Amino acid sequence: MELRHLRYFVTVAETCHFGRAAEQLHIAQPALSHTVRQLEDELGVALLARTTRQVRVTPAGEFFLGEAQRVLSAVESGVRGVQRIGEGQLGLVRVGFTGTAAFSHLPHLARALAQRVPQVELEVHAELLTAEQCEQLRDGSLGIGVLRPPVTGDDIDYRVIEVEPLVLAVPADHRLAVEPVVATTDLRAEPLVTYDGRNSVVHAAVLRSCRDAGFTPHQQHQAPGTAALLALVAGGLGVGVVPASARSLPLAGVVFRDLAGAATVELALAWHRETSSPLVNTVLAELEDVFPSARPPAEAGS
Amino acid sequence: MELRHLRYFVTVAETCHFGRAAEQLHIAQPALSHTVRQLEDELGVALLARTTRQVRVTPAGEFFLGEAQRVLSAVESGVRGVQRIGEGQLGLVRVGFTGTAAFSHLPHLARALAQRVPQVELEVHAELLTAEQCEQLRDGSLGIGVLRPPVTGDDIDYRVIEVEPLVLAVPADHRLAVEPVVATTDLRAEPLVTYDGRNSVVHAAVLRSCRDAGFTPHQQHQAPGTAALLALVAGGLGVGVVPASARSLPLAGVVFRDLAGAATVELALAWHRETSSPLVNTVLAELEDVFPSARPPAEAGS
DNA sequence: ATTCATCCATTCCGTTTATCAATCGAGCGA
DNA sequence: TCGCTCGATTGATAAACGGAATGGATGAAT
Repeated sequence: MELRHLRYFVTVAETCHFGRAAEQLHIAQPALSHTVRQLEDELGVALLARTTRQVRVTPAGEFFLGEAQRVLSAVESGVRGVQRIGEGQLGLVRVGFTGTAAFSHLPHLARALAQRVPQVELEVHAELLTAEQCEQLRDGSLGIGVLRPPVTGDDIDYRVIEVEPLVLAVPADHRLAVEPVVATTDLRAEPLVTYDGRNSVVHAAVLRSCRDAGFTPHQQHQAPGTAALLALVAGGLGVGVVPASARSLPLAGVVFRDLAGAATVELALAWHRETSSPLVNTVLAELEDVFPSARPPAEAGS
Repeated sequence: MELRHLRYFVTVAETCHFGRAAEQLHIAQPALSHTVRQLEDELGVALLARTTRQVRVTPAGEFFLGEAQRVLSAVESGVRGVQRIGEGQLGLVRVGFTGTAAFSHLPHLARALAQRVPQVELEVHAELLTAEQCEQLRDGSLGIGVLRPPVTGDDIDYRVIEVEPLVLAVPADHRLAVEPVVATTDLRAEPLVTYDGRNSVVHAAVLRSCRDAGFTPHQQHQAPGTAALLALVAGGLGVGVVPASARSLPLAGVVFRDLAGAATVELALAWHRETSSPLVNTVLAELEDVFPSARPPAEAGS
């Protein structure tokens, strides 16, 4: 049995007329008669009761008509679906986020995509370091990464969407909390809450800032992420240096201050260079509008 | 696109191996490659990512695999369904019942069929006179009739399943209610509640019984059916002569008494002689056991 | 590094079969 | 009774499906 049999039978059953059905199907009537007969032979059931004058649909035919129509429309919708996937209009894309980016950028990103490509589902993976995201972009478990350059390896393409300065997070009752602007050198004597990640780009930028300011920070406490880091700051265990986007994470007892002379960190969209997924390409194309490229980073220190 | 394309693709996608899939399908590998390629060309979407060493299923292919599997199993279940209909194991059969038979015989009939052919649905049409049922058996709006012979026309076959005497229904406070047995002649002076149907076989039997007993009944009130007739009897408007099966309709204020010398009426299963419906045939075959043929009626009076 | 084995794609050819044109035969209506 | 309509039948044609042989690429093994 082939779909042809179903298509032919459905047309005949709907018109109750071999001649007109053949016309609709753009085939000759004998071919239609033959094919429908073939279907009935294979099923072993009479679907149509033919007299030489008219055609009726048997109860079995009535049932099979419904089934065949369902099958045909399932095929049709399946074809449409797979074509939409082929065009990248439908499907699931896994997006990885570094540290605070999930809080600062995910809302805008999700809302924009929901509006532009509503049939695209997002699966968010948060708190992923750059290296982890690169690896997952390579093995396909991520389609798009929101990470902090630089990336390792040349098979990952990326586009910087934001250059953000590091800012200071201090307990609300801290002496620096009332200063309008704080200089990096002011942190020389402060106990610093830092990230515990060895591969954290932000962590490296923090250390570089201190080194540029001429001191090595006291890293008394370490946190596995920005949220935890801010919690430790709120607890008065020290001050923190975090990307400006951490301001999206207001936490009682923590205030942010601009940090003069601090390094900047970049945020970028990243993807595998040979992305075979049209879905990822579509989403990336949409995100060109949503997150325009930021100016190439002003290299502060090498 | 044909089911063949779906079958081939599903097998390849499930095995991720053209060679083994071809083996499973009992075709050569080149034919399989060609057909799957043809499917992809028609869809305009790559379903499989082939290297010369291995085959992977693309996300689009993953989706289409599911759709194709659903389509194929829908076809399979459709085929099974239509074949069961062809065998008369599945479907809807419309059964007509005369007067009280719905109450007296339908419970047993429905329960027996639910057990023997559970996939057969019944649609009950009650309170149909013999002539109406014959007509509807002819035009197909009934598959089986439970009626009272004789039937009109020779294209209706029937089988008597019960021969029941007429019995007397009287108000509980009626003088005859206490008699153990009543003779038809005792009704000579009684106002009789009768059926209003001109074509009612029971009505004719009642009149014949009276005539045989030598009197013409006073038909003061008429009811459109046995239930209504008994209600009138309960109201004290007269006595009624009804088939014994009316005893299945206990009604407060009405008692039944055997009626010596009364005629009998038959109850029969009836069907159209050239029933093309295997369902009706199956049900009739099952009903052979459930309702064995009654002895041919002992002709009381001509 | 070279060879071997594996696996999918390509080519070519034969057979199946789907289709068409012409025709037939059965009913129904005039 | 004649003619019309409609589905079935017949015979021919072309498209297709499928098979055997082959090619080409890649990974594994020696």
